[in-house]
Amino acid sequence: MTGMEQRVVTRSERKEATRQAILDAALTLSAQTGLAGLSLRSVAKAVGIVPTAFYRHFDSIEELGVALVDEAFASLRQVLRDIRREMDITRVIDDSVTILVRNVRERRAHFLFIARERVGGITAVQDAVRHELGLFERELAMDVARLPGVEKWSPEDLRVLANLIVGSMVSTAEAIITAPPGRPDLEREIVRTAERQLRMVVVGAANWVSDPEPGIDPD
Amino acid sequence: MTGMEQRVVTRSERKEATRQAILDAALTLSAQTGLAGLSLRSVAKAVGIVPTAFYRHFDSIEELGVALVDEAFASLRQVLRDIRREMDITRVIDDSVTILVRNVRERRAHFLFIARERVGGITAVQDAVRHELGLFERELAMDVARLPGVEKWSPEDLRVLANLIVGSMVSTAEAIITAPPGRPDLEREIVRTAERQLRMVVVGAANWVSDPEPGIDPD
DNA sequence: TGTACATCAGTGAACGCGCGTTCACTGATGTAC
DNA sequence: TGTACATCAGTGAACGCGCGTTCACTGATGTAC
Repeated sequence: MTGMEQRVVTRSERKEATRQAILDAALTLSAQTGLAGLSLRSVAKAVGIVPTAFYRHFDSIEELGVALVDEAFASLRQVLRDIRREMDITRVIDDSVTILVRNVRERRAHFLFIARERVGGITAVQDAVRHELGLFERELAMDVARLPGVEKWSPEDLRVLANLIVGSMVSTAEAIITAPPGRPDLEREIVRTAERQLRMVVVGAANWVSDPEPGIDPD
Repeated sequence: MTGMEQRVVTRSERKEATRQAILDAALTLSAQTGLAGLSLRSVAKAVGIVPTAFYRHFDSIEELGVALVDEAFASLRQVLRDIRREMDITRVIDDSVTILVRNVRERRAHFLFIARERVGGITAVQDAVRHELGLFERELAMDVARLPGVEKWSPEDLRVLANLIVGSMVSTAEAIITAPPGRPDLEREIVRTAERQLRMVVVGAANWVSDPEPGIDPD
């Protein structure tokens, strides 16, 4: 043990590193063109390999896209983990929005990728995004079920609420991604809007179930 | 007047017809690939003109895309007009959702185009969609302002509410567009969810302003 | 530990294809007189 | 109404380019003995 031993880099480690470099380059390049506009050759060029070497790692851009979906949703799940950890019931909404915004900033490329490919071109990738968003929604529903006034809701109502919250999160994330950089005022406005919306949704939903507004038919 | 006169078709009428044929073909073809994946040559082929004739009508696919945004938003505005006409205050929500769903079915291609290009590739087109959605949101805010319990809201709250409703409409439209055809059960489920969500939003928002849920800090 | 062979990530040439764009053109429609 | 000229939507050949994919290859790394 001299602290100077040669680190042995195995062939499979090199391969994995190249694979990751391909994923990184694809994520960066697709921010400009979308995944559908991404060419195998441009990815290879960005990575510094010859185009044909791409096939050692993925069969097609489509398969690469599905792998990117997995990677991007790891980022999205981080949001839920962060929210759970800091959970303080009197500040759920503000804290949740803050955490969402921070994650979007830090992993902007992943969020942009999900937002785009959710409705974008390649079917297999779109399906993968929808599938993951569905899982994410169910996970969120379980968390929301613990909020006060929501514990006894029907699974159906919980699902609807979670769907609404995810939708609101998606559009908040889209707003942040879209906002021109270096405009903290715009971003603060987006945060304010998101907080109000979540409050309308959560508080409002609770009131609707237990005490519907007269004049608007609840059924 | 014999009823048999030759209809004189002017040169400019023919040109306009070709232009419309290009728009139609582009809308249809972009349903598969997105606007970014649309080639000038494939559009020309579908219309039955030579590729270079395209330039008599548009400078680029991008310019064609912006024209399609205009056309698509005419469809979206039809939703608001329909809702206004049938406005019955005890059924606003159910009626609105029904009208939205009917319009999405009838003008599926336009709604798909908006949903895609809103987050999709070409910047100029994306900007055009956002701009139109902003106008649409303000229009909706004015309508919503007439609902009972909402008349005296601040403009700020109205904006936030309209934003939330538009977001919910967009995701409902996306859900319908995405749902496999020939599954009325799935579509009914989407409609139910949309109705519940709108109810949570509208009723809940009203309660939040006037009578916030204790335990969840309103400010 | 040394040798002989297998594996396999990356190479480089070559292919046919669809792309956007240029250019000079054609001939029907429109207009001035 | 007839004639002479202008306009202009659509034509067709040609271009250079980047694309995905094939194929036989190289040489460093891994493995069996």
